Amino acid sequence: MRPTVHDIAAEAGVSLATVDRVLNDRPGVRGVTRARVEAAIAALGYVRDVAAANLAKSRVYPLVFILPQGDNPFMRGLEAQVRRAGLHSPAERTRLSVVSVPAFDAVALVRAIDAAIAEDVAGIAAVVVDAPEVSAAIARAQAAGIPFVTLVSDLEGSGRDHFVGVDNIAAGRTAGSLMGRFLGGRPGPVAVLAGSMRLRDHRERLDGFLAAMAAMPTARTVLPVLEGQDDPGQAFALISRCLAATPDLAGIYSLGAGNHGLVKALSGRTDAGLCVIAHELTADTRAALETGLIDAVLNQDAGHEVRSAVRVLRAKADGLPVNAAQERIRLDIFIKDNLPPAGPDEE
Amino acid sequence: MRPTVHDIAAEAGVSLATVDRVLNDRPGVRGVTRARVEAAIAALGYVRDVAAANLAKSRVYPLVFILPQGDNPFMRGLEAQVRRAGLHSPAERTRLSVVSVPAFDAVALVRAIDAAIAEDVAGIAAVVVDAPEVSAAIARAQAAGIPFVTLVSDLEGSGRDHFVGVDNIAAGRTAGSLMGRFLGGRPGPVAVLAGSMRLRDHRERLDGFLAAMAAMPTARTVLPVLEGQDDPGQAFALISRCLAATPDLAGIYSLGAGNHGLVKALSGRTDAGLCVIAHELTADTRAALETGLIDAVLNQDAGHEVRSAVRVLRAKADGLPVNAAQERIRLDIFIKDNLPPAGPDEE
DNA sequence: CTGTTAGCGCCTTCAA
DNA sequence: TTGAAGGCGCTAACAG
Repeated sequence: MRPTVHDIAAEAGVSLATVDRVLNDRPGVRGVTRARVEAAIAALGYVRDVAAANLAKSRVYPLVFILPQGDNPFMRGLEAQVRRAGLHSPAERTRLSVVSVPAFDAVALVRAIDAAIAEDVAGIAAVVVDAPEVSAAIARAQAAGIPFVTLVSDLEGSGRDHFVGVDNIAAGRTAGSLMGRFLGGRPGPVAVLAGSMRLRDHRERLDGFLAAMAAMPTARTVLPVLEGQDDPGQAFALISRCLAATPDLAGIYSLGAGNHGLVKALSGRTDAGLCVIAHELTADTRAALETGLIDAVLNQDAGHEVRSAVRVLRAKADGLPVNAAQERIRLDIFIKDNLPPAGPDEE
Repeated sequence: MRPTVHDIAAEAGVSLATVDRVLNDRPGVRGVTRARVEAAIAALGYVRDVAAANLAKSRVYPLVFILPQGDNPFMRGLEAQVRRAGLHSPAERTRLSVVSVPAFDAVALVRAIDAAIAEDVAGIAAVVVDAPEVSAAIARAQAAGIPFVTLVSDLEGSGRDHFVGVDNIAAGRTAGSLMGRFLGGRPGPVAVLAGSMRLRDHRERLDGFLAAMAAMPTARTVLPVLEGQDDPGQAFALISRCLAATPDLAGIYSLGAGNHGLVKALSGRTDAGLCVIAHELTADTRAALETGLIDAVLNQDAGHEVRSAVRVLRAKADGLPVNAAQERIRLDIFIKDNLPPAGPDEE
């Protein structure tokens, strides 16, 4: 049987309350006593039963997810995953809530962060845009003792506690590498469709992609980046125009959330030679993968990200360490053949 | 606050014990009473606090993993993951143990299963070979009320409760599809290195691969399967001979655990045109991916598999349903660029 | 058939 | 600075 607080109390010759004070290092214990208890803990190899501890404190952790609103399917999937995790959350004594803010809007984002701080939540997870006032808001959360994790797109200098998302530079490299191999010797330039260069993740993917393309045995032109603001209409227009203007186009890398417009622009075509790689598995990209319109999809699993964010925030709130290796989010590569069955929250 | 057993007892006008009996549907409750309690449960929207329940019963679940012994790196990685999971297992009130049996040995496997049944463990997870006596042993476990899950390679007709592993037909298809695209128009036949056609997973991968190759726009010869018994020496010999005999070889699909020999046979070569796809991310395949000797690795995450097996066995032991969607093991595709940092248990 | 009572391992008042 | 006692939500003896 595993040792319990009783065993430690007996071993150290103190009461349960004292053991508890030492375990949660709370004040009010003499140095000597503390040392004695710590010795007992070490001697018996005690490890606290977290479930019992949670039961006893019956504390709940209100966590806030701040996500961009709009019709970005990946973000809607992320929100669905938060809601889904919220159903199971009472078991882990967390209460999840979602706050939606206009996309690309630093001011609104800052307002949402400050509101969460004012509510004194136990942790904040947010998809942030890269702006100095956002970093300042994150610093305020830190100052208030509220753990903060960035989701999907990072903001390194901000002092956030943790980043939950993929390595976007590696994602871009992966896309470039796959595109290069799929194209082989086929000539022609490739186009890149992004949302906005103001998003750190989009910039990073582009950097990785360009690096990988440059490292390919055959040199290939990459056309100037098309920025569609992750808007279906704009993406459709940009891609349509590009296709018309570039008859020998060999490939398209869609690194943002403009896939609805992309697929629409592509769907009229019959040219099987065009290599298309996109990000995020959504209803659009899944269907396009199945019909062969898209060749590969790079994905970050929204469900994993949400669960990881919750675990990290809880750990930070309790002052526990996080296992970085376990919390690393992998970059999935999907082709037609390894597509998982559609989940309920995929849009 | 969430309703508790007390609330239900009050609402239904019965005692805690009766509520407990209904909840765990144990006998000794009159139909009417039961109905009244059930009504209260429904009315209050009660959901049981599993952590508290486990705490109260202080039951532990001894689970046995039966794995093939030998130097198969994937199996050793799997074993390491079981041991690692065993460290955290007291928290989930499980106790994990590993039993090693000679690979490809149905008799030894059956003996191990029967031993576990005799010990009255709470669940068995095993990497099984495809043989009628194995199915019979699984049936005995079932008869003894012991949940049984197959790991990595399935045995569908056996009545096992669950399969933890990837869809191996889809894995083969994925390999074929990638190989076809990577090769493009490059001519030449491809070779297949397997462990043994007696392993269901190897047969399934081969089937999928052949189907995908057949569906490619350009027809390509697939040489007769090389069976290396997952032995480094045999694999080395088979691949060396094949390379020598087939100067125009375009690709190799290694669908078993012969990668050490494969890499060794490949390492002398300088022909960059050969496309190599292998299974399972190990020290060998990781290094070969990094140096470019291997182009892609298909992987099933051993850590996920172990954790899934534990969850499923626990659920079955408690008579709870399993969420099939959550327990689905994904097929990972790794290329040089999306390789995750090496974990401690990878061999 | 049903209820009472005493824990599971831990935390938290409240006294001393 | 320390300890005693009660309770978190659930289960399991043992009575009735």
